[in-house]
Amino acid sequence: MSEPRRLEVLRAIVEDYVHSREPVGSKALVERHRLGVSSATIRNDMALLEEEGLITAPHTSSGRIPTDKGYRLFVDRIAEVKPLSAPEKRAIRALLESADDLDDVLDRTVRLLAQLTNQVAVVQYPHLGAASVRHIEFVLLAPGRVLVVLISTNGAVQQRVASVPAGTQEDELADLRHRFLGKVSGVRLPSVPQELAACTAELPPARQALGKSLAHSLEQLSGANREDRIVMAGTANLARSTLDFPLTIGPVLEALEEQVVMLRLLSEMEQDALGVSVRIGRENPYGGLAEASVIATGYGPDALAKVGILGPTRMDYPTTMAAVRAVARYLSRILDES
Amino acid sequence: MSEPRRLEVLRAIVEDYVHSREPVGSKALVERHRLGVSSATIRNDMALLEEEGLITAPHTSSGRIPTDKGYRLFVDRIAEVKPLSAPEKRAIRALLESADDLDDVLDRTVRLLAQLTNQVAVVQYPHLGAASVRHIEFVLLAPGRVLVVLISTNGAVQQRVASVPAGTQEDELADLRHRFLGKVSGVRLPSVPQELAACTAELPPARQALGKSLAHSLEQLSGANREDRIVMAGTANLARSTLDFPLTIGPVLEALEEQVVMLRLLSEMEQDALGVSVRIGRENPYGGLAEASVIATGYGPDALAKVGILGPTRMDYPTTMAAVRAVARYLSRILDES
DNA sequence: GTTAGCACTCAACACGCCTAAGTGCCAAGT
DNA sequence: ACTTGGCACTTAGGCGTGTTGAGTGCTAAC
Repeated sequence: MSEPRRLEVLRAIVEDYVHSREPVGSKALVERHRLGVSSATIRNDMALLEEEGLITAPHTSSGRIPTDKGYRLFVDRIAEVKPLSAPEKRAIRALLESADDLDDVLDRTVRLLAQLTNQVAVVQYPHLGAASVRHIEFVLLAPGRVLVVLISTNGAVQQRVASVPAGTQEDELADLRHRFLGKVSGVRLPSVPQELAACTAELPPARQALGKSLAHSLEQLSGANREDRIVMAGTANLARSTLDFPLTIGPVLEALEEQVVMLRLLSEMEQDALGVSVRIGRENPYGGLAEASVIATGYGPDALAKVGILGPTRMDYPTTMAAVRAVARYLSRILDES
Repeated sequence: MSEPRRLEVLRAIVEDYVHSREPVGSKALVERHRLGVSSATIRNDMALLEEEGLITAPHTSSGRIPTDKGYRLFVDRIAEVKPLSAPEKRAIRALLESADDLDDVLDRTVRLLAQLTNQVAVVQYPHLGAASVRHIEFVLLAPGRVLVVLISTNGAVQQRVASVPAGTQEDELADLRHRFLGKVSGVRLPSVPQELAACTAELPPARQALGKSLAHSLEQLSGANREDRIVMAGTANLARSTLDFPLTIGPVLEALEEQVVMLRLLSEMEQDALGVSVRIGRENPYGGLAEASVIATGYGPDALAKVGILGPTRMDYPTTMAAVRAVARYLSRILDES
């Protein structure tokens, strides 16, 4: 009952099962992998592994499949990361470098990752905490309605419509814009509210109402930032793995659509040493994802925003993890450059 | 073989089948609907309907189900639009009126429509042809990289990054912005390229390269407009109707993700007298949607942008059509107001 | 600690049978 | 000229039965 061989058996089970979707038995195992022992020995090992809760048998006399715990051990201790192929790397670079817009970059990223992994890919908008104010703009849309635009150093443009006193004139807006911009230009986004508070306090009484409304909008834009949005692609890949989800893929689709769920999930994932974080099956806080795994990692400044994929627990972890890591790396590089 | 009764039979078949998902037979029909005749007579009628290709029998001796052609006739000649319930109407109004941003409005709209119809809802960004230029802005992000922002009268903000000569300074940008804005302020978006062409021609030679690059970006923003984007919600609803899609929902998800496909589809749909346009099953140009129906209608200025839903051919057309129409109507109203 | 052998279990498949629902058609009725 | 009751016919689907094959656990020998 040597420890190393037991792990080797677990690895073989995981790999075969991921490959074939069928419970794998002792005999098939010794045939496909050259472990130097007979099927009976493997059977003993498998009994042990089952006792430890790493594998399980769907019914009395059938092969074993890995449990969540088994996958976890596999990911943590056994799997070695497979590097991407050279063509894949080239494809990543080519695709991402030809993008200009932030939206464009993220859009290409998810599509690429979805195609690379054959899973659903998600990417969170990059964290703007490190960015600062480049520009603000007030545009009078209609009496009492002003479009507030905030442009930050990383190229993100955010807008919001504010309600203001009905009689507001263009020149009032220009004046306020000048005042505000003087205060917050170059200021880090998280610090914007304080600066604005100081500024509005100094305003002449006639401008107070207008100023407060506009400042409020700016605070909203700078605070509750775009980082709370995600982009996704590859939902069609779920359909192919429909057999891996017990009843339907409904709950999974629901989770994906509820951005709040995905955002919490992503933010909870801390990356470990390898730089990629994995949530397997029921490790997952959300019930609808009990049969799903999420692989994600941070990217961009301080790696605060996340990019990753979601798929069935039965997935090729090493390859997928490599793809996620590679894409995140390129993505960070692109964002640094611009 | 009275014509009106045959249509009545078709209606009954469609309604029962939509309700039960099971082929409906002659006997069940006379029991559930009080047609004044016996099952034998119905059988004769059904034989006729089958000859006309309006219904079909899955196997030799089983009830009939409507064909695409049958649904078509049902929609065109038989169905009467069911008005929405008062609570539903109230919900629509409440939800949409509390939105401010254009993005926000569209987002709420699709979610609402998806929930109302239990199908996948899609909405196309409103056509900006009628809008005109409110403002433009150039922001120097990094040496050689300028963020070009175009704000139009309907509150849409669009941005793009342009590559410019490396040595470009802030004051050059300010100068060009002033020149451009003078020319295009208030101009309809489609006319922007001509105005800009005239303007760049007059530039001093030293500004030509920079001017052309910026003008090009502005043209892109004004021309290939946001109308070529769609927002969607309710994909999880597809999972529930998984039984209505023959093999998998894969092709449908693919179509939904390929915005190009959906955009072409929507743009090809002309609304008929009722104000709602319907594509049933194979009427649909895209193969992956052979078992799906699309219900859409225009909204906004000139009803050029589309809002609608996608679901299995076996759906409750009257109710769904009513929901689409109602939502489009409210949506138009909201956009008019802002 | 490993292995061969053996009895045992159980899903999956195939077969045959039966029933219920439904059809088409015909001859009689209005 | 329709409508109707009756009847023979078709077929999917449910149900029990038997068979097969992959796989297990255990024991005794190596």
